[in-house]
Amino acid sequence: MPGRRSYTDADVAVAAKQVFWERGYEGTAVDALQDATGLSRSSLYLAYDTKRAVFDAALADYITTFVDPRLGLVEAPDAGLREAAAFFRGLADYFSGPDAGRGCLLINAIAELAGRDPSFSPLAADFTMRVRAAFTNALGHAAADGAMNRRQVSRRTEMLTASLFGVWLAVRSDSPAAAITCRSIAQEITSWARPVPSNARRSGS
Amino acid sequence: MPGRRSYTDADVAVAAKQVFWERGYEGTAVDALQDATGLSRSSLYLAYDTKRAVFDAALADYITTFVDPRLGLVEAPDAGLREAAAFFRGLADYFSGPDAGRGCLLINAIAELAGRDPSFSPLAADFTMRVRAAFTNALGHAAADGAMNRRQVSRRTEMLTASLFGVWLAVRSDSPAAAITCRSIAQEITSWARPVPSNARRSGS
DNA sequence: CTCATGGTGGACTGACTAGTCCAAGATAGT
DNA sequence: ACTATCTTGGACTAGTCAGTCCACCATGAG
Repeated sequence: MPGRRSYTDADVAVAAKQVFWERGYEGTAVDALQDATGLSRSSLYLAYDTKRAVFDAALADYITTFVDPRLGLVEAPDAGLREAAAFFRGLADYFSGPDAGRGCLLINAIAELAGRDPSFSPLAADFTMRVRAAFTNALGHAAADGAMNRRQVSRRTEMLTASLFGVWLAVRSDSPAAAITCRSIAQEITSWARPVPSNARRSGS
Repeated sequence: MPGRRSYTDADVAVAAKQVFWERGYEGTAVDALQDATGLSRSSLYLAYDTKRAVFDAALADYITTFVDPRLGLVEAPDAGLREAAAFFRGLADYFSGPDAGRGCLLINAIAELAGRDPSFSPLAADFTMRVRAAFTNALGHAAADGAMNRRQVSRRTEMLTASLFGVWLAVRSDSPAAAITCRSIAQEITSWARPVPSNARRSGS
C-alpha cells in the first residue's frame, strides 16, 4: 500500500539473493523478484535501476555474509595449515546441508557471466586473486614453520585455488560427492603439516 | 536451394558446436545456429527436433574429438604420474592458445545446466565419475610402484578432479593464469613420483 | 518430357523478456 | 483538515525467444 516507503534497498537485495542463488542471473525473471520481495515492479525499479543492479547488490550481500566469514579464516594474519584444512572441512559440512545444491552465488555468477559480460570480469578476477592470496598467506606461514618450501607453497596454492572453484562447481551436480572431496582436500592439507611421513610407501597394503 | 539434402546431421552438429562453445546453450539463439550452419530454420529442424537435440549432438561430437583424446591419456591401462602430469601440461599449452577463453564446452554445460535441468544431470555425474576413475587409474599405478599409499591415491584423485573442473572455470576469466595453474599442478604431480624429498624442509630460504 | 517426392526459405505464432509509465491513494507537514 | 509529495499496483511497450507451417521448386524415377 502506498504512503511512505515500507522497505529498504537492503531488504530487496537480501530477498533477491535467494532467487538469484537458486536460479542464476539469466534464469531469474523480474517477475520472480517481485514474488520474492512481495513488491511490485515500480517499487523494485525504485530501489534499483536495473535487474543487474539488484544482482550486484545481492552479490555484495552474499560476499559479506557468506564468503567473508569463511575465507576470512584463511586470510587471518595467523592462519596456517590448520585454518586452510578447517576451511575445507567447513565447506564439507555445508555441502552436507540442504542448500548445497545451489552452489556458490559468486562462483555461479563467474561461471555464468565471466568472459561473456565484460563488466563482470573485474569482479571475477578480483575474487580469484583474493583466494590465491588467502592460500598463499596460510601456506606461507606453514613454510615459515618449515613444513614446505617456497616452490611447494606456490604450487599448492594454485592447486587449492583451482580445487575450491572445482568443488563449488561439482557440488551442484552431486553434493555428497563434493563433501567427500572437501574432506579429502582437508586431509591432504593436514598431511602437509607433518614433516613428511617416511613410512608412506609401506602403509598402503 | 531445394532438391536432395545438401548436408548431414553431423555437419550441423559440428557447426553448432562452435557457437555453443562460444556463447553457451541459453546464449545461443536458433538464428545464430542458422548463421553458423548456413541453413534455414526448417532445414535445421529437419535434422534435429529441438535446439536441445542440436546441443546434445554438438556435445557428443565435442566429447569424441576433444575430451576423449586428452583424457584417454590418463585412462590408458599403463598410465601413471607421467601421463597425469602430461595431461595438465597439455591443458596448459591449450590455455596459452587463442581459443582458451571459451573454456570447455562440457564443463560450461555442466556449469550452466547441472542442477537446473534434470535431464542433463546424468551426463554431468557420468563425466565426474569418468574423471575420477581416470585419475584413480593413473595414481593407482603410481601407488603400485611405491610412490604413494592408498589413502594418498584417493585424496589426490579428489583433488585433481576438483582442480580440473576449477581450471576450466578459471580459464574463462584469465587464461594465462589458468595456464600457470596447470603447470603448477603438473609439477606437483611430478613431485609425487619422487619417493619424497627429505630436504624439503630446508630448501625454502 | 512429366510427375511426385521432399528439401528449402522465410513468414508467422504465442510465450516469454526487461524496463516504462501513469492513475490511484496513503502519508507527513502544516 | 488540507495539500503536496512520493510510493504503489498493474497495464503496457518493444524486443527476443523456440518452434511451426506453407508455398515454392530442384531433383530423381518412369
